[in-house]
Amino acid sequence: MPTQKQPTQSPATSPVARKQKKPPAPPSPERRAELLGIAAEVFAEQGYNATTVRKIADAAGMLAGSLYYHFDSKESMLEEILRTFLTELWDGYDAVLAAPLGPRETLEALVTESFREIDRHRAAVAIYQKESRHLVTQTRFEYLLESQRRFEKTWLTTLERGVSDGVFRADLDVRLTYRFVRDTVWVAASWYRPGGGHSPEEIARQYLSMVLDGIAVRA
Amino acid sequence: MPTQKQPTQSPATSPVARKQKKPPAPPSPERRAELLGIAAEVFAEQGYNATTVRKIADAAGMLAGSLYYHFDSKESMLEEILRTFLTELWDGYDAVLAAPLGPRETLEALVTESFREIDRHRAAVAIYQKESRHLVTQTRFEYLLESQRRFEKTWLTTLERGVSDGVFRADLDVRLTYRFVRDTVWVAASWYRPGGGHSPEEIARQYLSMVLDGIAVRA
Amino acid sequence: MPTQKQPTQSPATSPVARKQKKPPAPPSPERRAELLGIAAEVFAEQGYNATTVRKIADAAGMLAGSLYYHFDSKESMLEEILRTFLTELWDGYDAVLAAPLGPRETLEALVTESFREIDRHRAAVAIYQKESRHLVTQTRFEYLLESQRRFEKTWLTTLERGVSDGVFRADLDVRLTYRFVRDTVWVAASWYRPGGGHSPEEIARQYLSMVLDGIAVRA
Amino acid sequence: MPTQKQPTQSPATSPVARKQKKPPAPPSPERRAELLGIAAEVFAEQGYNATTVRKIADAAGMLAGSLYYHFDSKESMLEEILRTFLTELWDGYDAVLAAPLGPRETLEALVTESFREIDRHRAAVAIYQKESRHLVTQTRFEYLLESQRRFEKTWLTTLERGVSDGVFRADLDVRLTYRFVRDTVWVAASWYRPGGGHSPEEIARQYLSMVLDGIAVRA
DNA sequence: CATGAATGAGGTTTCATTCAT
DNA sequence: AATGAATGAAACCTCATTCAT
Repeated sequence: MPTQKQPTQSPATSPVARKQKKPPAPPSPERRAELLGIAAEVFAEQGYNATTVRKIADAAGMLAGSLYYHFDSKESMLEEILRTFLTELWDGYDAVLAAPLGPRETLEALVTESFREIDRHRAAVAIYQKESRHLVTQTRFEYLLESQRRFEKTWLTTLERGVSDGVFRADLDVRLTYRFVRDTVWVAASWYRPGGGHSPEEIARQYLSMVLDGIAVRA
Repeated sequence: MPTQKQPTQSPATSPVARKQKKPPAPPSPERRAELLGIAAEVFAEQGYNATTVRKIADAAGMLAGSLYYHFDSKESMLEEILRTFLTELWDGYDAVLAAPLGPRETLEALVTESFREIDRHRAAVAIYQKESRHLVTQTRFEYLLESQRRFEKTWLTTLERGVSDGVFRADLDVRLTYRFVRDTVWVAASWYRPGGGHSPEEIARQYLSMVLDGIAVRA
Repeated sequence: MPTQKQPTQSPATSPVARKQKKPPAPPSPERRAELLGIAAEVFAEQGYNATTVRKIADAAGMLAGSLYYHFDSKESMLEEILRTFLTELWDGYDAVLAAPLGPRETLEALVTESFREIDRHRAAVAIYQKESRHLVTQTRFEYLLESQRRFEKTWLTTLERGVSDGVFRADLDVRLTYRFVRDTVWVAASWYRPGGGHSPEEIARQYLSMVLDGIAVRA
Repeated sequence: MPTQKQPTQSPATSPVARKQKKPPAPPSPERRAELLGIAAEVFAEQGYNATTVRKIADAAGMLAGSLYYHFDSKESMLEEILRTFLTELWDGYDAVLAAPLGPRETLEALVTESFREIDRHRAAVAIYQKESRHLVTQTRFEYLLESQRRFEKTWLTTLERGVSDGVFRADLDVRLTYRFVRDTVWVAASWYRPGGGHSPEEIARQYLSMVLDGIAVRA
C-alpha cells in the first residue's frame, strides 16, 4: 500500500495534474544551497557533533523541524557539504594535472588551487579537517577514503617526479614531505578568513616560497 | 571453597602470572593518571563530543558511573588532560627559552621539544588541535587562551629576532611564517605514532630541514 | 479510514462531550500553565525531590523528554510554580494592605485572603511549605527570602499596631504570636481539599474565631 | 539457619574463641545513636530524599560506605529515627493520659509534653512533619499510620470531653479545632532551636494562652 | 571499624527526528 | 514551507549499596 499511490486512486476526479501532495514541491535547490552554506558555517565553528540541528535552524531563522523539509537528516547535510567540496576540488586538481607541467610547476599549481578552494569552501575544508578521520569509518563516507588515496597518490607522484628530475631535494623522506606540504596547506583553513588582507594567490605564493626555499637565509 | 584461600593454594603452581594481580590499594593519583590516559586515547580517536563516558569506561574495563568516583565530569577529565599537557609543554619550552641561544638554535630547540611533547602526549596534542578552538569560549578553559597567547608571543619574538639577526629571510610575512611553522609542527600529532620508525628527534631534524632550507634543490 | 473524518462523522451523534476535545493549536502559555498545574499536584503529593520528571510526564500523558519542549528543567518548573503563586499572593495582600483598615480587620482580611490563596494554589502552598526552607539557600530562589521577609514585616507590623491600639493582648510575645498565626494558617494547605465541605471564607471565619478568642469558654 | 552459627562449624580447629569474623563486633549502640543523631540533623535540614548518605557520612567524618557497618540502609536509619521518637512520645503521652486530669488540664499537659518532645527530638519531629505523608504509603512505615490514628483519637476525645464538660467552646468544629491545635504545636519544630531563649515549658505556656484564650483582648 | 573502589539502577537532560496542521 | 508539539533513544550523572582489604 504505497503512500504515493494514494493520489492515483482518484485521478479521474481531478483531471488536471495538480501539484503532488506529499512532496508538495521539490525543495528549491537554491534554498538548499543557502541552508547548506549556513550549516557548513556552524559545523565548522562548533564541530559536527557539537552542532545541534537547532543551532543550524536558529542560524537560518527557522525551527529545527523545518530543516527536514529540505534534508533527510543532519548527516546528509554533512555529506552533501563534503561531497560538493570534494567534487569541486577535484575539478580544479584535474585541470591542473591535465596540463603539461613540470613537477615544480605542478606543485605550485596544486598549492595555488588548494588555497583557492579554501577561499571558496573554507567551512567545508575546516569540517573536512576536523571530522574526516572518524567519518571514513562509516560506509556512507567511504568516498572520503577514495579521495584521500587519490590525493596522496597525486602528491606523492608529483614529489617523486620532482626528485627524479632533480628539482626537489633527494635527501628528504618523501612521505614526510608529503604530509608536511599537505598539512601546511590545508590547516590554513582553520585561520583563513576570506576577504582578509591576502588573496588566495598571495598566500599561495608566500607558502610556496617557504616550502620551496625555506625560511633560513641562504648561506 | 573460600575465595580468600585461592592465593594460598597455588601461588607457585601457576607459573603464568595471570593478568598481573593489581596492587592491593592503588593510590588514587596513579589510578587517575591511568584513567586519564585511557580517556585521552578515546578523545583523540573519536573526538571529545563523540566520545561517550561509556566508551571511556569500556576501555577502562569498568562501568560508566564508576568513572565518577575519580572525576567530577567528562569535562573535568578533558580539562585535566589538557592542563597536564600544557603544564609539561611549558616546562620544556621554558627550559629552552632560559638557555642563551641564538634565534635559529632557539627555533630548532623549540621544534625538537615540540616533537618530544607530541611523543609523550600524542593524544592530548591531538585533542588540543581538534577541540581548543571552541573550548576557549568557555570560562573553564580560558587558560588555553593564555597559553595560546604566550605561545604566539614566544614564536613571534624568536622569528623577529632571527630576522633582525639576519638568519631568517626578511621578505616573509612573520605572522604567516609563524602559522606555517606552528601548524607544520603540531599537525604531526594527527598521524604520529610513538614507537613507529622515527624518533621525535629524527622527525624534528627532517622538519627543520624542510622549514629552514625548503624542499627545492638550491639553485 | 482517515483519522480526520472522525470529528465530522459524529459531532452531533455523541451527546456526551467526551473529554473536551483539545483546541487544535493550544497556544504555548496555556499549555505551560496546564502542565505546571499537573506538575504542582505531583510535587505537592510526593515532594519535589521524590518526584521524577517521568511521573510528571505520566500525569500529563506524555514522555519525560517532551516536557523539555516547554520547560528548561525540573527546577524551572518548580520556580515558575512558586513565583506565580507568590506574585498572586502579594497582589491579594497588597490590596488588603492598601485599604484603610484597623489592625484587627487587617488581620482578618489577611487570614481570609490567605485561605483564598490556599484554595486557588493549594499545591503551590503545600510545596512552598515543604521545600522553601532548603530552597532559599540557592541563588535562584532568593526571591523566596525577600517574600518571607516582607511577609514577616507585614504581619509583625499588623500585630504591633493591634497591641498599640489595645485590640490585641499585650502580654504575648509578638514574634511567637506571629509564628503561631502564620503556621496555623498555612499548614492548612496540607489537609485542605478545595471543593470539600468548607469554603475558604468559612474556614477563615472558624480559624479567626479560634485565634482571636481562643478555644476555651470564657470565664 | 542462623548466621551466627557459622563459626560453630570449625570450632575444634580454633580452641580459643576469637572474635567472630562475620559481624566482627556488634556495632556499639552508642555509636549507632550518635550516628542517628547526626543523620537526623541532616535529614531535617535537607529533607530525606535530598540527603545523600555521603552527606551523612561527611557530617560524621567517615566515608559513605562505612555507614553500612552500622546500618542496613538509608531507609532503616530513617525508620529508627522516627520509631525512637514515636516510642518516647507515646511514653510521655501515656503518662499524661494515665493521670486523672480534666480535659483542660489534659490538653495543657499534652501540649507541654509535646513541646518537651520537640525539645528533645527536634530533628525527628521536623522529619516527621515533612516526610510522614508519603512514608505512610510504604508497608515499612505503617506504624506511622497507627500512631497518627491513635494521636487523632486521643486529641479528639480530649476535645470532645472538654466540650461536654463545658470547658471548651461548643460552637467550634471539633475536627478543625483538632487540626488547629495539632498544627499549631508541631510546626514549632520547624523554627524551634533548643537552647534558645525559651524553655519548652515557657513556649507551651504561651501557646496554651493563645490557643485557650485567643489573641484578642477580651471585650 | 573504616577505606577505597566499584556496581547498577535510575534520574535529568539533550537531541535528531516525525508529523499533523 | 514552515510551525508547534511530541517521540524515543541515548547521553551524562547521581547515589544507595557492596565488598575486599
